[in-house]
Amino acid sequence: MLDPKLLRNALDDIANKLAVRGYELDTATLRELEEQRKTLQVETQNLQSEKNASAKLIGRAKAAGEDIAPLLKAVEECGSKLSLCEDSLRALQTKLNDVLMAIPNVPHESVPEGQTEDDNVELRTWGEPKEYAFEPKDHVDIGENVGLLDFETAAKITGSRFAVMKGPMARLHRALAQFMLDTHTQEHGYEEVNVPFMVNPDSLRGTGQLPKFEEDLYKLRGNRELYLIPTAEVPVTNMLRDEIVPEQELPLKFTSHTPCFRSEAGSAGRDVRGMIRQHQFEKVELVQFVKPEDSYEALDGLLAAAEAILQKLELPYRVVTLCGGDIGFSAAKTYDIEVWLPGQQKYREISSCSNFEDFQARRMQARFRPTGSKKPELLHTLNGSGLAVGRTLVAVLENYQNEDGSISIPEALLPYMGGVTEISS
RNA sequence: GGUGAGGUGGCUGAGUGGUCGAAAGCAACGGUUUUGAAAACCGUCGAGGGUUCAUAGCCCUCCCAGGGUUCAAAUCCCUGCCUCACCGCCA
Repeated sequence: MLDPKLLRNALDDIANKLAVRGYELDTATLRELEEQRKTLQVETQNLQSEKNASAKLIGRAKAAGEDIAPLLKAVEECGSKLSLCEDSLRALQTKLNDVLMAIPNVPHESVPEGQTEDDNVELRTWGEPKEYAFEPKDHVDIGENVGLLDFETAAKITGSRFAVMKGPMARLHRALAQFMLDTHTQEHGYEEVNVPFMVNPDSLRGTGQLPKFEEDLYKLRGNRELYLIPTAEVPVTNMLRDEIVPEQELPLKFTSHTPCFRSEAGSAGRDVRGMIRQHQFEKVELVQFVKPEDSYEALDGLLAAAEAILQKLELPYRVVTLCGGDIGFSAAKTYDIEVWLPGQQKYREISSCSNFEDFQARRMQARFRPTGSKKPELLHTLNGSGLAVGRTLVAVLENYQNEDGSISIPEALLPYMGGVTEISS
């Protein structure tokens, strides 16, 4: 959520900044609602004040043994007027809040202009796509060839966009997640957390998935109103919802390995082949809570931590800065990491690292207390994939395939593979 | 699932329906003292919002959440959520 004060005092400025992401702010409606709110709120508060004064008067009169009947009569009218005012104020505030919650974050000034992913800006590349003496296969062919990646069985037991992994393939998948967690906790200073995979609506509102993107989520049946998490970002970031942390505890850096569940509504027909786009996948997530002035440095650090995984796995990749039109609803700035997939002869997204500034923190009321007795301030939140495990598996399969159909194990994963050095049929 | 107890400020913890936004303690912050620190002493010290140039004043809201009773609710009533204890069941 944007700062309501900014929307009152600098509405046109905000509207211009939001235009960078192709969002048209309805300034006329906002101005009008705000105007109404102001009058109504002042009136309501005056009536409340009046009511409080009368109640006190009655209390004193009663204590003094006076007749309170005339006082009671006088207060009656004020009371009914007040409850009318309160009702319409509440309705108006709900309406205003709904509008505010639906406005996306303002992009950072360094975010390039542009409408689609074609306008994203390549920041750097790392590693060289390997030359193959043969036609490189894609991960589906590689996996099915060794008989360890099975989409048909998954379709039978669940449906499309699910996979079954077997034997060393399942182990490789697990090894990747372990390797990522170990690297982030031991080398990058992140604390591992294990969190619920189901969350309540407040948490989803906090990180920005609700109210606008409910159709992307799996909602559970039952009397509790819970959703499956679309990313660990939701439970991990919400750990600090309604909290005030002392400044000296910052930054807080967490990493978490969770499954992610996404309905993929709206992406029907896209990436239907293979493991690239599944309804259920695993991800090792990085989350940071930092002081506002540190958040862009923190974003660089978070990005570097994600990149380190690919470097250790010796997988070629590139980093792109998302343009205004391509960044997510809650983000102020986002870098995507795209890994080279020889089977597709393309770079494909494997991580997305974002700074949300205080957008999520305001929704969550996640704050810190600056040293000294100053007021609590909103934190800045960041997160990024470090990395998407399923897509990393895809990248390993395609980049480490051999002509005979076998797959070599990247050196960094050997300690996790229990002696397996190669996967073959 | 059953029974009982409870949810109050950063934390612990008092609170008879009417100057209670709330005692006390801890923590924090400012100061005195000290070569410095500790201790001691004095003082400050919840959050959100409105109005405003104002982080000045004034005002409003908030004692888990949502309803209700009342002129007046942290305090009484109902519902929900959560926590703790014991019992049952269970990975």
